[in-house]
Amino acid sequence: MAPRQRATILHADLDAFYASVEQLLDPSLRDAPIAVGEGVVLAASYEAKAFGVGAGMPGWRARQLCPGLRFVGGHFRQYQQLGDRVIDVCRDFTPLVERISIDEAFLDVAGSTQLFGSPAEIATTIRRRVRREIGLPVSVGVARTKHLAKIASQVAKPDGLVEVTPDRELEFLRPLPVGLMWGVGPATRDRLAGIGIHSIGDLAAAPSPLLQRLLGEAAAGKLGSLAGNFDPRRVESARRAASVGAQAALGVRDATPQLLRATLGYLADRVAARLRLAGQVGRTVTVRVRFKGLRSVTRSATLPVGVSTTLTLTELATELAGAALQDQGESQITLLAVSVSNLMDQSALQLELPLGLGDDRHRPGSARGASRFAVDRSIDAIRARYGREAVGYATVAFSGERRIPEEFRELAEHKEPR
DNA sequence: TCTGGGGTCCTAGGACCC
DNA sequence: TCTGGGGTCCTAGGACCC
Repeated sequence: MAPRQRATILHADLDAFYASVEQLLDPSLRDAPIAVGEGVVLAASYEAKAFGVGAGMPGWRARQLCPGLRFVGGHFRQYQQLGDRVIDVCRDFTPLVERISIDEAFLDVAGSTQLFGSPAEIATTIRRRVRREIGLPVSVGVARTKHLAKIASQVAKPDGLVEVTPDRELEFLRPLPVGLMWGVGPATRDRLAGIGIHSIGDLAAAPSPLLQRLLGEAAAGKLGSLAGNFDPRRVESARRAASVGAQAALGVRDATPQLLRATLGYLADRVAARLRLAGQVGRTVTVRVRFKGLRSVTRSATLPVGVSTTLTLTELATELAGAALQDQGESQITLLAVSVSNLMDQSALQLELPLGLGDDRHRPGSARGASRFAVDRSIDAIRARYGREAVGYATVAFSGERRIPEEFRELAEHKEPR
């Protein structure tokens, strides 16, 4: 495939998004070190980042690093709305907008330059409009591929624009730390550092058999291609999810049958409702159990037909959790997760299955499966009118204290505007 | 006083089929 | 007289991303 010759891919990335929104909503927070979140930092302002505070950090650690840090509440609805508005601005310049999270998107402006000027000019206009019309800082990278544009936007932060023209690609990349590359996280970075590879230039110079041994075939291939010939992944405006899941951190709790049933019921309810909303079912159910020390185990099962009813998913998840807990020698757990994959469109004839694992009851179209599905549809309809708290299975009421508001879960569920 | 919730992709081994 | 190779699906774990 011939490489793209022009740098027409933009990566637009809102700076410290949640924190910037909070500073926009409350001017007294501007220029102040703030963190969004409570037990854990969801986002930190640049003023807080200067102290080393970062997303994912435990709250107590953040306070340690930055004594003046202010924790502020999450205006989750506003995050969604403002994020949507920024994407709308992007869509004014091209229909080829691939939103990859609430606060960032790729654009392909190859077909827009007649109308709106060069890619860099388009990037400048987008940045200006987002600042003026919405009030938020956004950084933009411009390059020939998505991967490069993304690196460029990271280099552009905060509140900047970086264009990498095709003739300057290698020169641009060489001095940058390997950690800026997609797919290089802490583990890979440490492994590379262990053999003296720190910059992308170091990586490009390393013999590929060495990288393959160290990182595996796929990772080595991907990283190698970045430094040499580029993989021009298309900007895709819509992609379907491959799995749907939910999790709940519990603190340290005894894994009692009551806790398992209540928590898994709550999680299964969230997951199954989203599947039904999307008109999908999934054949593979996975449960994850986490213990103290962040160690976790998973158990999964693949069924002959897909699931999307709350009760069936709850039963399966409970069985799988039991299997995961067996032989672990742990009575205390810190997190439960339920996920459904192997998704497919629901066809009316493929109603599931009241079942247990390993028994022979998973026949499509069974009467119990159909009635469960009907019950769920009624619940869905009531919730659509009166809100999700209006009705639910009695055992599904989540017993744990909810440390994370519903709104945050909903925010994380979808990236498309609603 | 060990950390949230939503995802994707890769690897390795085993079962099974031809 | 137990032997080759390739493909697909499944499971469990891990790394990574926002």
